[in-house]
Amino acid sequence: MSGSLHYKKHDKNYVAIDSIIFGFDDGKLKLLLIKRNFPPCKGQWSLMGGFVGEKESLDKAAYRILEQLTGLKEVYLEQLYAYGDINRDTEARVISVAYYALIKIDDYDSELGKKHGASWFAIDELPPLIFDHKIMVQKAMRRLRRKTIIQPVGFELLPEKFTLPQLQKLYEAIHQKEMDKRNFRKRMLSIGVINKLNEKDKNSSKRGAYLYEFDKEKYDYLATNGNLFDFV
Amino acid sequence: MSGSLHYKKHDKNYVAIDSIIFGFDDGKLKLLLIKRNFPPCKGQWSLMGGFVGEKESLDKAAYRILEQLTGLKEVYLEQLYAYGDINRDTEARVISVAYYALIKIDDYDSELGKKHGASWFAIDELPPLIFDHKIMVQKAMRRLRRKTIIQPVGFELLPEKFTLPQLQKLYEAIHQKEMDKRNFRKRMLSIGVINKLNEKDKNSSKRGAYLYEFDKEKYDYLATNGNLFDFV
DNA sequence: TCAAAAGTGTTCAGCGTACACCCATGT
DNA sequence: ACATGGGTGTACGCTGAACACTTTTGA
Repeated sequence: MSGSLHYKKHDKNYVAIDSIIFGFDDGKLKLLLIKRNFPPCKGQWSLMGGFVGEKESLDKAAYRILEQLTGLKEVYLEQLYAYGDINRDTEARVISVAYYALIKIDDYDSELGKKHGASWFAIDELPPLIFDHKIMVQKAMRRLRRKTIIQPVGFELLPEKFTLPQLQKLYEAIHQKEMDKRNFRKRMLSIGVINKLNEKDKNSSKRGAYLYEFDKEKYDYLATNGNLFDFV
Repeated sequence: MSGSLHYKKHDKNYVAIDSIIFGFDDGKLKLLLIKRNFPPCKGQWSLMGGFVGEKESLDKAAYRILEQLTGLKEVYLEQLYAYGDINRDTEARVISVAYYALIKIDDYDSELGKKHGASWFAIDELPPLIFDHKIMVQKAMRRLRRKTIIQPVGFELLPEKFTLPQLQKLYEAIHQKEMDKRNFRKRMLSIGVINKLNEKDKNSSKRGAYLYEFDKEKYDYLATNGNLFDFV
């Protein structure tokens, strides 16, 4: 197993996972970071990470690490990129496979987070990060932007029920630009994967805004049978 | 080094590179495959691959492996995805980072290729491949398709001088559908990154087709200063 | 009554798509 | 002269972008 017959002469390397964990709260796109409590760079801010075991797939490891920090299992998680520069980790040669996760910030287990020294940071107010983590974050942002153009992943970041102004704020945060209210609504509604509910959310206005929910069935139908996103 | 002070307790893994090498010839999109001459799966068709050394970055390893097989150094090479299922390799636990390369098939060193038992296969006539290599190829195809929509990487697959009918055949091969000649030319010329030359290529018709060349300066200018591809 | 956010339509320009004929040349 | 591939222009529909006013309601 560990010593393979034919591969024996080749090197082995440490392989780690680093997770860019996105959340959306208070109208802002945020990242969950931890204060490292082990060397090297102890005490500095870092992405949540961990090593890949010999009997663990990359995806499994990514889910494990995410769950350790957030308590969440069923979240959107996607591989981003493998970082393999020789000196990217100051301690040893570590190849890191970065993943990014989209979580509903309300579901997040803040007790677990505290235990790991985790905090949420607005995406445009990040502290300095160790190693190449900033580069990972930048790539994750680009990926998320592209992704939201062609697939409605944004819903992963909102509660089950959300308002259109909320959704718009999310998109504005992701794309870092303001959008026209009318065009935004038209576009979102025309896609046909959100349903209007008969409830209003009055948290952010006196008048209240209608709540909507994501319709996974309609989405799946369109995604497979569909003229939708046919170039992905 | 190898035994890190703080990471010692963690597992190490074999890390390999597998390369999907695209070429374009005879109006067809092709892949360069090798017949494995070592176990496991000796004698079966496979992507070109190799192990990542302890003192070698992922990109370096990818370039090294590509050069071993093709003799080419300056080619378009991009990381595709990291494959980490526990049993993807039948011999041992190997994490593979897949890269895809676009090469000008004329530049390819066929002697080197022969030495490795390499052959070109049309993309729609591939033999069975070992491990998860077929999945890698499929992902590479999707990536290439998406890429050519938003960036003119197609030129990497053609000789320095090429004709518009050639370019169109390439795009048709990549997207696996026929395109309208007039629309295709209009689109390509309107982008403004190819220059018409005063030469004709008479290889494929009596009348001859004008040769064009890719204009890297114009492309770089548009890519940076540009309203071009602003969502990438 | 007023401040603050929610909600609603129309117009225009640009882009992708459909579509058919003439041109140049070697055999 | 003819067969073969190269080259050209127009019309239409869709989509994204710009743009301003009314509605509701709690304080």
